[in-house]
Amino acid sequence: MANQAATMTNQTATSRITGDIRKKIQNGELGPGALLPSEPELAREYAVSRQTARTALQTLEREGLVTVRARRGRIVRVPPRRAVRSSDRHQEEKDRAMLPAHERKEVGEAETNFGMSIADQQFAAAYDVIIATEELARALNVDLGTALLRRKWVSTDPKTERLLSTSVSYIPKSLVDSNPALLDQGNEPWPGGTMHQLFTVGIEIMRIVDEVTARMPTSAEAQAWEMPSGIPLLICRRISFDADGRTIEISDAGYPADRTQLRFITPLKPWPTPAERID
Amino acid sequence: MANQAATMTNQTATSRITGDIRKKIQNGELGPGALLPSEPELAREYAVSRQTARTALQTLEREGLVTVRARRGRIVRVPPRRAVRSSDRHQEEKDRAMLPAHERKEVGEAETNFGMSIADQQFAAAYDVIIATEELARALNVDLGTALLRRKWVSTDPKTERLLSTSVSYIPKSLVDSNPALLDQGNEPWPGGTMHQLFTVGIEIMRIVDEVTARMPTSAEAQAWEMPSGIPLLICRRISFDADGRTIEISDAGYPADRTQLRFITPLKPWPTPAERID
DNA sequence: GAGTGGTCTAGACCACTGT
DNA sequence: CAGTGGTCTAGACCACTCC
Repeated sequence: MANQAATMTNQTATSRITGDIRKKIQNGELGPGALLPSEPELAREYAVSRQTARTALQTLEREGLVTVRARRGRIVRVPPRRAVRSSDRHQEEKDRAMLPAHERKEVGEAETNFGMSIADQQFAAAYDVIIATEELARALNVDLGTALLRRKWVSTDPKTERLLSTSVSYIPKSLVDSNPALLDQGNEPWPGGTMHQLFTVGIEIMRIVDEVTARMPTSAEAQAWEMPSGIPLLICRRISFDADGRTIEISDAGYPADRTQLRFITPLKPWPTPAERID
Repeated sequence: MANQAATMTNQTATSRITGDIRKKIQNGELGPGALLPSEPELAREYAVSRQTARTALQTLEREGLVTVRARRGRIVRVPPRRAVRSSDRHQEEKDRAMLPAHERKEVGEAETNFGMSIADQQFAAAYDVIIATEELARALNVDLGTALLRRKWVSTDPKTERLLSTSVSYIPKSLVDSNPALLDQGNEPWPGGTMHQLFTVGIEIMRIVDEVTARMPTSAEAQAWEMPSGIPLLICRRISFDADGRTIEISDAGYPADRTQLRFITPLKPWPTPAERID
């Protein structure tokens, strides 16, 4: 029997199949949404076992090129639009905190959460108080075991019922203790957001640092997010500092990378004019 | 014969195996670097076929928890340190462009490329001129078919011989035509970087926008980067604007997410003092 | 009911690693 | 050399979708 390995080319059967299909996707012969050959079909076409054809198709799934619709077939992935989450919102949220209450409410309903309209989201919040772990203590620059207010948010797209974002925020409890209203998750959504909450306890955020990386979701996360395989999770930690450089809050969020684009804007100081220059 | 599917639990054999191992990794029973059971070993232990054990292990690879060392076994992944690439460098690079030539050179050798020391990198550059595709024309706000200077860089860690970053930059050729030296890749590395190159043709970058997302690498990319499976690629597009809001350059880069952390700093304007406030 | 992917089995040969 | 992962085969039953 013709067993494994190469015949005329140097590649494996699997990589020949993935290569062929990848090419067809890239040159448009298989456009977004196009139905791919089924597993048995591919197996016949390339004279390989179904398992081999399947492996090839799964490779394309892991690359994010192909989506499987269980028991219906595989299609070329239609990349969803990426929602932009811009660092502009940091300043906008801060500005909003100074508006009178009714305006805070209005604006907050139109625009919130790092650039997504609240009309397109359903929020759920849960507060509790925890003890700082080593990692959190280091990140917040507090002692191990310090009491932290932990706030978890989940936002959902009401149309698709899909998760849009989850985030967890940590604030040293001592910073917000003076206003008990801040400890009550029943007050969510707080008009004016976190910046206004902090304002009520005399804290002004002066600098925000966003730390971004990515990783693959666990199977549980992939399921919760309804992420097709082959889509990473963007991992963002936002760290908020006050004027003294004190760490006030850290917030960890995850976003499916196929639906999210992060945007960061860095204004640069002008060059000195020739007269000012020293060289 | 005991065939597929559940026996007493509701899960598949595969998910039972991945679940068990995942738990052991998370609670530290299997620490970083620990050798996992081999495929035949797992198959015996769970009384499944080797293929099933294999599938389970590959699931963990895709989650980035486990690394396979071909023909030697699988180990719990040792997460590499993430190199920080900070948006601070944007301003620093701009400042450097104004230094006298010898200082530009020195500083450029110590610090370059978004926060990595040049001592730890080997660079290769390739320039050519291309015609703007639709996507590039839109991004650069120029007409379709405009001539663009394309510059590709590859940086390599000389110790490990592994890729550190690849990037491609596009500049409308008309903007840099007045200095032919800028069209010659032989002048790389240019002391003072792109900011200084642009300075020689009278262009000052005033704002940089970084757009970040992530995707899985293609198999070719994974091979080139020597990325273990289960590691996404951070995709960054940097867009540089001058004082008139004109798009000067776009630069696309990819970084392996397990070795990279992006950091963006957003200073916030202070709240108006009570006297300045209008409410 | 035909077709699809989801899961699984029980073999096989190979190239390579370690001792 | 025995052991490992890499690849592949030729079956199988299942749950589900689509017509």
